[in-house]
Amino acid sequence: MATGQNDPERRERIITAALDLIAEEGVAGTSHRKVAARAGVPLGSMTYHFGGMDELLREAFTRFSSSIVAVFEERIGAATTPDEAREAVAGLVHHLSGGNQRELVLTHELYTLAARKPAYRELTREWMRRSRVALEWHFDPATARQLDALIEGLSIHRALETEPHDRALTTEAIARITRAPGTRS
Amino acid sequence: MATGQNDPERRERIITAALDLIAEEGVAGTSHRKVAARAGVPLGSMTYHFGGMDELLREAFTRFSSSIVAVFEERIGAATTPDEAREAVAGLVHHLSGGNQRELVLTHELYTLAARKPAYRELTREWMRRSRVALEWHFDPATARQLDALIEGLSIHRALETEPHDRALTTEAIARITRAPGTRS
DNA sequence: TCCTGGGGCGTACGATCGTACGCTCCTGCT
DNA sequence: AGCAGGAGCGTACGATCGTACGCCCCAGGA
Repeated sequence: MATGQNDPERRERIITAALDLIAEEGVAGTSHRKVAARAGVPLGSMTYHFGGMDELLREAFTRFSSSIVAVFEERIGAATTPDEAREAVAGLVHHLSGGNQRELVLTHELYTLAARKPAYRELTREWMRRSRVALEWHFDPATARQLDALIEGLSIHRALETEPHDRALTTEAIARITRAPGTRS
Repeated sequence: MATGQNDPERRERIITAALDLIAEEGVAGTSHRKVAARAGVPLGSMTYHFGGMDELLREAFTRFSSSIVAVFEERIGAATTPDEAREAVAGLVHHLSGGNQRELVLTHELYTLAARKPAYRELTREWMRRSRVALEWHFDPATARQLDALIEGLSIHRALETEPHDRALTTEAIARITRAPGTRS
C-alpha cells in the first residue's frame, strides 16, 4: 500500500510555497488555497499532508529557523580566532539586515507567533540556544549571550532604518561587547 | 448638523479595543466584527470611522508606539547622570521583557507589519528616532545608536527565553556598550 | 413650525475561508 | 488474475469575512 513516492516531494513543495507566501503576504494573508495554488498541488493535499493550518506553519517555521541557524553556525564556525569571529558576526548582521526582505519578514512573523504561542517559542528558544553555543566557540557564555542579543538588535534596527548604519558602527558595537576585562559590572 | 459629540469617544474606544484584540489574537485574527463587538459599537461604525481595516491598524499602532516611546522618554529623562541613565535603561529592558505579554506581542506585530509595509516602517523609524534622541541626552550619537539596538535585542531575547537572564547580565552589557573610550573601532 | 442635510448605523451581498467526506485508482498479496 | 485497502484528491458545506448601500433621526436655519 501507499504510493509513497512523491510524498516527500509534495510536502517539501508545500512548505516552500508556504514560506514564500508568508514572506509576501504574511501569516495573516496565508490560506490553504493560496499555498496549494502556489505549490501546484490540489487543495485536498493540504489537509491530507498537514493536520491543519497550524501544523503547516509550525513545520514551515521549523525549516526556516533551521536554515538560518545553519548559516549562522557555518559562518561563525569558519572563524578560527576571536577577531575573525567578530568579523563573521559583523558580516552576519549586515547579511541579515541587507537587501533580502524575505528572511527579515519571516523572522518577524516567527517572533510574532512566538510571542503568543509557546509552541513557536520553542522554535525561537532552540534558535537562540544554538546561536549562543556557536558564539561560545569563541567567547565566554556571558559574552555570548550579550553578543547574541546585540546581533538581534543591530539587525532589526538596521533593517528598519531608512539610512542603515555603516559597518564601522556595527564593528564598534561588537568590539565593545566582546572586549571584556571582567565579568562583573 | 452633526451630533459630533460621542465621536471622539467612539473612535478611542474602537482603537483601544483593536489593540486589545490584536494583543490577544494577533493581526491575523482581528476583524471588524470582533473589534466592534469588543468595543461595544455597531459593525457599521467600523467603516464609518475608519476607511478600512488598514486605517484602523495604522491608527492603533500609532497610538501604541507613541505610548511606548513616552514611557521610554520619561524614564530616560528622569536620569540626571550617565550612571542613572544606565540604570534607567536596565530598568526599561526588564520592564519591557517582564510579565506584560501585551506590549511584547504588540511590538512584534508592529515590527512584522513594518518589515513588509513602508507605512508602518515609518512608525518604527519615528519610534527609533525618538528613542535615540532620548539616549543622546546622556550619550554620544554613536553610542546611543548602539545602545538602542542593544536594548532591543536584550528585551526580545529576555522575553522569549524560558530562563530570562538576570539583571546583572543586562547591566554588564549596557556598561560595555556605553563604556566607550574612543569612537572608532 | 417645518424642511433639509448629513452623521451614524443596520443589514445584506459576494467572496473566501478551513475542513470533512467520500470517491478513485494503484499497489502488493494470495 | 482477482481482490482488498489505503494513499491521495475533488468537491461541497457552513462560517466568517470586508464593505457598500440605504434608511433613520436629529440639529439648525428660515
